[in-house]
Amino acid sequence: MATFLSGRPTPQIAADLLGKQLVLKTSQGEIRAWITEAEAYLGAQDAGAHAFKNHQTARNAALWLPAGTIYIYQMRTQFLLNLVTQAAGTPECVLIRGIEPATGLALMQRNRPVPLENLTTGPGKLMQALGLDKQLNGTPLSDETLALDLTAARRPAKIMSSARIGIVNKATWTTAPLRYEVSGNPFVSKRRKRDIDIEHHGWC
DNA sequence: TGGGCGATGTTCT
DNA sequence: GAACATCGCCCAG
Repeated sequence: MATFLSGRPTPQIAADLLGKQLVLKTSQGEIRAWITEAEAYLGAQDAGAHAFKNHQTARNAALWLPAGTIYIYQMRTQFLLNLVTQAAGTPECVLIRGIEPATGLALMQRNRPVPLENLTTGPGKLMQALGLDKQLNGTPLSDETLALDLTAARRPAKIMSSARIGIVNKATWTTAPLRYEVSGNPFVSKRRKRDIDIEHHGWC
């Protein structure tokens, strides 16, 4: 798992994460969901990243831990999930912005009682659906808590890249195409209804 | 259907 | 005291 989340550039890791399965063990049961949308954050050089200029604080310290470390921080009332993608000391990560429920759907809807099409279409929403707060911040991916299952992956028919959401006034980093999504999948933030692939959800 | 905006917690200057 | 890697409501068209 840690080998999948390292050994190549973070933007490539972000694209490769699309279709991989997140697995969460809870006291209520297991939740599985495919990753549909992710953004790359490129550490010290990236003006949109928390680790810009290597500025380390109590909040973002997890970014300097090894690949496979979970980085969760709070944005207003929401929690956002990131995975560290490089060796210890290189603070790069991928932000998970969308997931498609696979199993444990009833549990997710109990955690976040909204219609399915609004359940996991954004970084804060998917954390509500998973029932996670920042307890896992700084811990490694683990079969006991949150993990990636690479064998249960699906293959995107087409991957689209675009500018990251919410990065403004950061020169070239504002427009850098570091956001990756499964084209046509309905569980992607800011997806327009007419762009949804009703039949296959954008998978092969 | 999509744009505007207010509520909101935490961190840092 | 400002700045947010957001969400959900409201309203125009």
